[in-house]
Amino acid sequence: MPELPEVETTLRGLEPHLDGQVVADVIIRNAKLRWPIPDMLPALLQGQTIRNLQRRAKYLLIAFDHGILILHLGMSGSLRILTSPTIADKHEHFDLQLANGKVMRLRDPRRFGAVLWHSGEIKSHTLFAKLGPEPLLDEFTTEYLYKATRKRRIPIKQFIMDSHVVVGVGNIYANEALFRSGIKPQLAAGKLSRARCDNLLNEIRATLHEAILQGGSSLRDYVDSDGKQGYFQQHYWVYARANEACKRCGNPIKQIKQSQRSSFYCSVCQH
DNA sequence: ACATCTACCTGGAGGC
DNA sequence: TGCCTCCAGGTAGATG
Repeated sequence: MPELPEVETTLRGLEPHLDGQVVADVIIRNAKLRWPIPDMLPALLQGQTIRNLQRRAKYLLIAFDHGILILHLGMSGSLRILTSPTIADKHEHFDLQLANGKVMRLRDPRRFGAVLWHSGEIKSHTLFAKLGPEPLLDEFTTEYLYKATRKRRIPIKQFIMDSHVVVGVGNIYANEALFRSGIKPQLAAGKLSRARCDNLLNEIRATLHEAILQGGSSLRDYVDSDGKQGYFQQHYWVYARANEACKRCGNPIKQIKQSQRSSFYCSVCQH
């Protein structure tokens, strides 16, 4: 599933194909994603020039002179560039056709993703107004994390997955970063010392950075890929390893549910 | 203000 | 082979 590193990798793969290009047309085959794809999108984008691509949280932002195309990959979304006409399969819901003949195509079997339009500053969009800091930027500091955790009783795993606290930390990397910092997922956020907040912040960053590096090397080509290569698999310390031996101490990895989501941890290495 | 729950969706795995 | 059930999960919005 696309977490922040996959979105970042997708952005870097798409950018050289899209930046500065002119939109010829927009094709909406199925508007029923998380929210309906705006039906005025073709009229809004025909003839418009792509000014830049950015990522905020797990959203991809494609900027035009008069507004921003917002894309989210949800659980199962992927984007690729086609250089020749290709029949869309049943899960390929949206195309951005360029004047140079290339096409950016969105595939999203589970349709948790989104394609939206916003005219104006991205910060003024309701989805973006209350987002927390980017985990890979300097705005995400130990001091911020420490203060934010004070008096919070929510388990730390759920806390770091809250996009109002910090964006882009999904289930996989929350589990991994907590293992790497030696913090068990059930621990109340407010119980973390300043030193442990510092450690956690650094491990969130390192985990995401490493995944981006790995993604960059494993997903090098966005052009005419078969779309089946999927997202890069990594070696995980704990994620999806229930009952397997901890790679650090050998103890079996535990699996629990926290607010309907699976958490994995080592009860020896994490406390 | 905070914590928890619900809803959305479909492919894939496992059981029979 | 086919049918059924369960699970995965991002995140806004509702509810307690």
